[in-house]
Amino acid sequence: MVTMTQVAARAGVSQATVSFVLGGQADSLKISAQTRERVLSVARELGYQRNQLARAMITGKSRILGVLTSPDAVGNIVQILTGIVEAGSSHDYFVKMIHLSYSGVDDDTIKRCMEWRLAGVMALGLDDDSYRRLAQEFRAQNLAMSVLNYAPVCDWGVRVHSDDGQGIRQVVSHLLALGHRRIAFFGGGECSLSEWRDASFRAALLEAGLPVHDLWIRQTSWDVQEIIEADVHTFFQETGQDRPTAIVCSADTIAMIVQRVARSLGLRLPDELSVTGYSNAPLSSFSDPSLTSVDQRFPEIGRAAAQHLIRLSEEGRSEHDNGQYPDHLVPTRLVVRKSTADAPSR
Amino acid sequence: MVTMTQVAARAGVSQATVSFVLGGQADSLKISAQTRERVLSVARELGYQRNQLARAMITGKSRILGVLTSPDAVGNIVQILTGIVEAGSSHDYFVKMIHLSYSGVDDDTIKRCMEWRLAGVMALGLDDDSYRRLAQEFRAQNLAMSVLNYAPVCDWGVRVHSDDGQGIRQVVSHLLALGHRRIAFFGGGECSLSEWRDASFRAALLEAGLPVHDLWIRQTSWDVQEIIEADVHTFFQETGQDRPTAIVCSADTIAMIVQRVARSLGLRLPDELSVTGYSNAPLSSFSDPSLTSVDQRFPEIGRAAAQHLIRLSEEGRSEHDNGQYPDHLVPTRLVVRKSTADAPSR
DNA sequence: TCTATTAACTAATACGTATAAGCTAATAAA
DNA sequence: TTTATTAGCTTATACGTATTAGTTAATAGA
Repeated sequence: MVTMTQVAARAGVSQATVSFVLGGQADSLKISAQTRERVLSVARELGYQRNQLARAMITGKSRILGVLTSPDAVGNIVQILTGIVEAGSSHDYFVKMIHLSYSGVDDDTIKRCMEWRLAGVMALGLDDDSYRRLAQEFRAQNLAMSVLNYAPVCDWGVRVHSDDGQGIRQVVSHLLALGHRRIAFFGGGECSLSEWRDASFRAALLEAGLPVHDLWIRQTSWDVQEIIEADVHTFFQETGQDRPTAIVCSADTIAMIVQRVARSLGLRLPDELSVTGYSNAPLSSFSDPSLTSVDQRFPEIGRAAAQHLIRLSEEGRSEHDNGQYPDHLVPTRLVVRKSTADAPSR
Repeated sequence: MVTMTQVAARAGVSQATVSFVLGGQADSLKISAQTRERVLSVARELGYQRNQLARAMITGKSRILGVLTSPDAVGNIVQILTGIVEAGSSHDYFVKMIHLSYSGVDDDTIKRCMEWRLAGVMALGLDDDSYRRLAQEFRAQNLAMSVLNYAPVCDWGVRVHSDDGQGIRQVVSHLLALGHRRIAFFGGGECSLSEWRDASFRAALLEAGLPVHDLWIRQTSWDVQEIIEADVHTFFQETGQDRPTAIVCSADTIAMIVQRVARSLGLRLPDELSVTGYSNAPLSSFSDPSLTSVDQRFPEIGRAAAQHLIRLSEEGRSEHDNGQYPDHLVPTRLVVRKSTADAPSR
């Protein structure tokens, strides 16, 4: 590999001059246009490529962002990653993947973050204990962190997530506009994210002046088909003919199964039952009928998280800064497909 | 951050001694158990963490693997990544993400690979031109490369992909065992991957002594719903009552739509028509009925690709080595679900 | 007892870059 | 003319580690 010293020798200048021309902030010292041109042309001729490892060492800034995630977080991670990598590389940062063993964050995980002197770490799809551990370790090391998706337990860094309150409200408004007044809700199970969406759903109904039936607000599983299927069957049995005309689901997976069960019970979709998903997963458009869903704008979430880290790592922290910043809420976007239709006339 | 020099001062030894204890191959020089213990305990006490940037610079080995992929390659990339990261981190390597602009591989992409002195690069989901460009550049720079999924156009490095010949044969065997003799095929469009699966399908029929109807071997799109839907409709129209009892699809997306169209035409699934997918995408188990599919073992593909790179970067290349190695075929695994059933008795 | 060997360390150097400090020649200010 | 300033460089040093080539003291061999 060609070094600056080799370029310097060839161009008849010192290594320092080459560094000023090719290196970072070229404005720190003045180099004549003539010399600059000569250096640049020699560099091109020899195929010089900057050595980022050496740069990182000397400056003490690695320009590496870590992405810490579990093997479970399969769903939306690609879209998030796209945003992260895009934002990172446009600032000349790059992205290191740190997957986890299924056991969560352990000493080894921390080690892998520290040894490369990361500029910051993004975490997503972890369990609460892992988030707590990360927050504690990174606070001690003063390592910038951003947390994607909903993890209220994490008290260090910037939390970036989609505005699910808004998302649920968008769904409910859409259904109201279609004339629905009998709307049920299926959440994904006991976790803070479910609680938030659940509460937002209740609030949206109240805002619209509709009654809130506890029986029509259910929790099931995020993705275990058998559980969802059983819960949905139970729901339809218990409601009998006194059925909602629309069901808001907290995940596309749930919505797909609601559709499947409803069809197996002889309901015509979407005429007799409107169903909405959440997250706008790739499979949502493959459902039958294709799912109206809420796009959480994952690339934007990734981009925002990366930008926060880059800003923090470049600005540094002020002394009155406790390392905990206001949540960054990314607006959601309703995607209307064919699973929602006018409410049936009674 | 604590350095070796600080540890050395505290432990009353030289920095070199600390390096021998904490650094790489501790067997290159003998350190007494007593000194080793003291150094280790001081390191622990001070919270020393190795500086991988400095190590990489001094050794000239970055221990960084690049993953080069396009924003299109969304489908299976997470599973592949899981395998890559797992194999990488178990050898103390780490994984850098390099997403692409939609325009494919350009100078900037190459720069990002070279500037970090990558130990090797894995590429997947790119177009043929990008593969060619990469092969050419990396051959010139002698940078190890492995190519995931099917990219016969790439003549540098190791190509790792699933054994789709085997996969298709597994599907056909499964259908034959269920009594099917009238089997059709839907490929994903004009590309080398489709050609391979297509040829494998024909070969499997011939092996079984069945006739090959060209009319029953179709190409459609990998993922554009409208196109697939239209093509499938056309197919059923053209075949009329003289219909196959089973359809082998080259993708889960295609299979899902075949199911949807078949159901809309009044066919009972799987009794009147068996359908198989390919890739075992997450959505395949959500189809109705859930799809029999071929698991391509993506994590294994990622793992193998990473291991090849690590081996190449540690062993170096011999002089009689042209940088092109035999393809690494990962065995597939048939996943039987509910979309396939006994052939209907005529 | 004297030399050869070895165990257990230290000193010194290098890796490729960034950057502060120094230097020279040319220009500007007086 | 003398001095101050500046443009445009070079020299020197540092970053944190790996590694080679010593160095010392202890042990073994004769």
